[in-house]
Parts: sequence; C-alpha cells; structure tokens
Amino acid sequence: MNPRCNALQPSSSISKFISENSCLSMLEKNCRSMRDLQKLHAQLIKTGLSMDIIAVSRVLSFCATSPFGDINYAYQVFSRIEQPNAFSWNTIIRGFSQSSCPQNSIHLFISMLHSSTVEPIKLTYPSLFKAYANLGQAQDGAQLHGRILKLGIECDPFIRNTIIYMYSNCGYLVEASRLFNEYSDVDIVAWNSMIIGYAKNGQVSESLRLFDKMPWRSDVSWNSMISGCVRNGKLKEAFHLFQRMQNEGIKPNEFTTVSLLNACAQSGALKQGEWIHAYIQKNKIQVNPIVLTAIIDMYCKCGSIGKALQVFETASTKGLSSWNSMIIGLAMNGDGKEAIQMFLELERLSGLRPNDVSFLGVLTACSHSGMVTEAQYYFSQMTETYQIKPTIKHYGCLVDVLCRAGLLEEAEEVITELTETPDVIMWGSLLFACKQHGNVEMGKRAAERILELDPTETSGYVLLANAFALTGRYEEAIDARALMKERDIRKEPGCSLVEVEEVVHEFVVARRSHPREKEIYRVLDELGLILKETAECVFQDGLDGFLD
DNA sequence: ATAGGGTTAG
Repeated sequence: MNPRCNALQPSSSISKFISENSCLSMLEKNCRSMRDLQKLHAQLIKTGLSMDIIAVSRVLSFCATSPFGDINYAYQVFSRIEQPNAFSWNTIIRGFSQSSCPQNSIHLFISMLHSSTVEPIKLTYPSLFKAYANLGQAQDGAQLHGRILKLGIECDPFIRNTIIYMYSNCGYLVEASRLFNEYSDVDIVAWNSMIIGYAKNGQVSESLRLFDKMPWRSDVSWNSMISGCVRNGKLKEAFHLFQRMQNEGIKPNEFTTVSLLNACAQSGALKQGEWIHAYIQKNKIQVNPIVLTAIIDMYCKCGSIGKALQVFETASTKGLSSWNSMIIGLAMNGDGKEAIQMFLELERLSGLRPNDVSFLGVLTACSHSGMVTEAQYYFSQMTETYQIKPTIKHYGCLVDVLCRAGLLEEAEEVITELTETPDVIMWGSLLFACKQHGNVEMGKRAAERILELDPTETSGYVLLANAFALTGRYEEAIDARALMKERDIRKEPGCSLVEVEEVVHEFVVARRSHPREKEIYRVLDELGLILKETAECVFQDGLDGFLD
C-alpha cells in the first residue's frame, strides 16, 4: 500500500471512533449483499480505516463466510493486507473451505506454514478438514490427521468432529465410526456428522437408526435427517420428519426449507412447493441466495418457468447460483434464446463473474435448441476469455449439439481428442445420432466404446441393434439383441412423476398401471401424431417395443 | 469486540 495513504487518515481519534462504529455496526446488522458491503468498504477506505486490521478483518469475514459474501472479493481484500495475522489467515482459509474451490484453503495453509510471521493454531485446522471433506479427499486429509496426532490435539472436540465429518462425508465410515466410538464424550455434532455420512452413502436406514438413538436432537440433527431422506428419495419420510420436528417445538429454518423445496423439485410437486414458498414468507425465513436458488429451481423443475422468473426478478439478493439455476431452468425448458439472454444479463448487469456452471447452462441451452455456432462461440469464450477449464459435462453439451446437427465427424473428433475418458452419455449421443443418420460404421465404434465402459448400459445394445436394422443388416441386429439377452441385462425402468391437483401420479415405462391409463395414453398417442406431423426431426422410436 | 465443528442450490 502507498505509505502516503497514512497521511490522509483523519488525525482525530474521535472521528475515527464514530465512523468505525457506524460503519462496522452497519456491517453486522444491515449488510445484506455485496453491494451494501462495497459501500461500507468504500467508506472505510475514505476514512482511512482500510489500514486498520480489525476493521478490514470484519470486511474480510463478511465476504469470506456470509452467504451474501463473495470469496473472490475476500481474497482481494486479504491479499492487500500487508501483514496478515492469524485471524486473517484463518478467515480466508475458512472462506475457501466452504467455497467451490476448497483446494485454495490447502494452498493457503501451505503458504501460512512458509510465512515467517504467523503460525497455524488450533482454530486453523477445522477449516482444513472441512476443505478435505468438501473435496472428497479424505486420504490426503488423513495426512493432516497424522499431524494432529503428532501435535496431540485430536482430543479437541472441534478438531475431532471435523475429522469425523471428513471421513464420514467421504464414505470412510469405518474410520469415522472408529473415532466416534473411541471417545466416550462425543457430542451432538459428532452424532450429526455420522448421520450425514451414512445418508450420503446411501445407508439412510442406518442414519435413521442413529437419529432415533441420539440422546437429544438439535435443529441441525433434524435438518440433516430431512436432507438425508430427500437425498435418498425418501420424500414422504422427509415431510413426515418436518411434521415431527414442528411437533417437538424445533423451528424449521433455511436449511429445512431448502431440503423440502428440493424434495418438491425432485417429485414435481408444485402445490407442495408453493406451500413451502408461502411458509418461508409467512415465517420470515431469510431468503439468502441459497434459499432463493432452491425456490427458483423448484419452480423450474415443476414446470412453472413464469413463476420462477417472477421470483428471480423481484429478488434483491441474487447469488451467482440463482442466475445459474434460472439459466439452466430456461435451457431445460427449451427456451434457449431466453437462457442466453439471461446469461448476457448476468455478464453485463450483475457484476458477477460467470463460472463453469453458468457456461454449462448456456451450452445446455445451445444443445437443447440446436444452436451449433453459438455453442462453439460460448465454448471458446469460456476457455479463452474466462480461462475456465471445461469439464466432461461441457464437452458433453458440445458433442450433443454437433450430433443433433448431424456433424458426426466433428462430434467424434471432440470425443477422441479428450484427455480424460469420455463418458457413456457422450458416446450415447453420438450413437443415437449415427442411428438417425444411418452411419453404421461410426455407430458400431460408439457402441463398442459404450459396452466397454459399461456392459450393463442397455442403450448401447438397443441403439446398435436399431442401427443395424435400419440399414438392413438384420443378422447383426439380432446378434446385438442376443448378446444383451445372453448377458442378462435388463433396463432399470424409467419413471416420471406428474402432479395434478395435489396428487402425484407415477408413470413407469412400459407398465400401464394408472387407473385412467386408457384415456391418458390415447391423448398421448394423439399428441405424438400431431408432433410427428409438425416437427421436422425424427423422434426416437421403437425403444419401448424393443425392450418388451 | 475481526477467527474454529455438523445441515443448503446448480
């Protein structure tokens, strides 16, 4: 920092006291967004308080750890502190541990170890274990666990609990329960971590068993159990727990409503979702960016794009994730142009920087609406202008859009030039496109790759057989079908849920079990005919018949 | 009078 800045600082300690107090108390009570924070930060800079380590640390803490904060801004603030103290280090490490790049916590910890002015202290470690937990890297975290044992501080309940959480969150339930059982004085946080671990690893009945065995249950216990149920598709159980929770006098909060909104989104239960939305408003549950995102996502998944847009547009504190779920919602709904428009607004008006998920939304929009040149443009913008490394999902969109446009060579080129292993979905898009365009040779290559990657993947056999049949190579078509029979592969039936007037109706592929199935399928057939007449593209056909 | 554990979206 320019040393002359010091000369501009107000000399009167009284004025300093006044501005410090008004600014900082504002920070605690009224700061609801980065816009507010930036105003306060500007004020601090104007009054010279930006050099004050305590004032700056509070700004840092808001940016790094509040749900309204911005970790990149926090890092900017941190890197301008001349001599960060242990507080500053711990705050920024904690901020990254709960961000989308927890790896930075570990990098920062290493810099901290190399720094000559500060030493890690007990309070530094929980954030690091949380970073490892969020990265799913418990093996690397185990090395830090070794360091904790050497330092003799495993008995610290905060440290021990994050270690339990790390192991259990990453599926190392043996290690987690060993530590859980080793100490007789484990507290409720340790119980909760175990519940979360079992639920995240598909053992929700084990979670419920622990939940019932607990000495007492905090709001976090209830929320963890509800989210565990939703994660495992036990939606009725989740709503039942919500009832029980209220009966026991525990107040549902942001976390509870996010899980329940998620349950509604999963099942398409619009009425229930609307009810939760109303519950949030009535009970003054704070609509932080995550809750906002969950509301938008629920409306999108339940098909109410208009309502989602309305909520989005009237919200005052939109996080990047809120923009992203709106872009993805529009893209999935087939509103490709609107999705791209939304992305452009995000870029130009929000002051936020699009991330990999934003681009995934745009690319999904392009692929769902068949916009090839746009997809290529945004893909290069992502990698070149924004320097974002594409994931397999981004490549998947690119392959998909090329396939839909019939650019099979280009699509295959993208796949074969990947540095990582292409996924089954990608080859599947190509295979399906090959079938549509009658390119049997390439289709065969794609099918072979699919069957290599996942011999239980039915679409490989089915599409391969169809591709052969389409070009009159019936013998080979029969071989492909026989191979599938021989390996005794059965498709897990697809299933969709539709909510009509508060009743959820379930439809399973090739199983006509609905009481009004005759009427429903008659209308569906009629719609299919109309679509076939109007649409130019060829619809996927014969799949159901083949599987019967 | 700025810092530590468990629950959350895409």
